[in-house]
Amino acid sequence: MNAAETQKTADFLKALGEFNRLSLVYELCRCESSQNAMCLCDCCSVDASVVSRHLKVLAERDIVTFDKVGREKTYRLNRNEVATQLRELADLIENKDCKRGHHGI
Amino acid sequence: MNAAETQKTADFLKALGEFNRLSLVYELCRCESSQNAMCLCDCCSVDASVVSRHLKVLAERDIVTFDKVGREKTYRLNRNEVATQLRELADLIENKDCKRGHHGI
DNA sequence: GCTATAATTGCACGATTGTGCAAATATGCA
DNA sequence: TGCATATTTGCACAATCGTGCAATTATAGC
Repeated sequence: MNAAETQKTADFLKALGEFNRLSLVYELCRCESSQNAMCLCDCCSVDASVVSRHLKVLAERDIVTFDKVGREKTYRLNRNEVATQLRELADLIENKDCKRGHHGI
Repeated sequence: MNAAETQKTADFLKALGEFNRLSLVYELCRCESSQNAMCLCDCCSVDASVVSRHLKVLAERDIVTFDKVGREKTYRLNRNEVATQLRELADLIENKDCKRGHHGI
C-alpha cells in the first residue's frame, strides 16, 4: 500500500467522517431520484453555503455526482462506487490476500 | 438513522480517515501477531507520543485492541468488527433495505 | 431589461486536530 | 535500589476545518 493510495483512501473516509456530510449521504441514500441542494439543506440545520461546501467535498471524492439543470444542481449518491470502496477496504482489513507476496496464489 | 448513530459512524470513519492512523491500521493488517507501539512507530515517521495518541483514538473506536504485557502494550486490529462495520455501511448505501418502511419485508 | 431564486465565494472566527518536545509515569531487570 | 526502556501526558503551536453572514454569480421567468 503506497502513500498516495493510503492518502486517497484516508481522504475518502474523512469526507464521509463528518456528521453533516454523512447526514447528507444518508439523506441522498433515502432518495430514489436526484435532489437539489436546497432540498438537502432541510436534512441538516446549517446554512445553505455550508451545504454547498459539504457537497463539493463529497463530489471531489466521487461520493456524489451532480447534474446541472437550469439554475439548480441535482445530486445523487454514487451508490455502487462508494459501496465498492468500502467493501474493498473491508476485504483488505480482513486480510483476504495479505502475506502471500505479490505473485498471486 | 438517528443523530447518535450517525455521529458514531462518522467518528468511526474519521478515526480511519487520517493518513498516519490509516497507515497504522494497514501495518497491523500485515501482522499476524500483535505489535507493540514502538514497533508500530517505524511505519509512520512521527514521534512516539504521536503514535501513542493515534493508537488511543483507534482503540476508543474499537478499531484496535491491546493487551498490556509488562511495560509494553501490544496492539492488534479488530479485523472482523471493522470489516463488518464497513460492510454494513456499504449495504446501507447500496440501499438494500431503504424505502421499505420499518416492518421488514 | 428586471426580479426572484439557486448556488457559490470571500471573509472572519472559534474549535478541533496533528504534531514535537520535554517531563512524568510505569515497569522490567540487574 | 538504581538504571533502562515503553508509554503517556502537559504544553505550545501551526494548520485545518466547520460555520455564518454578506456579497456575488448564474439562470429562470416575467
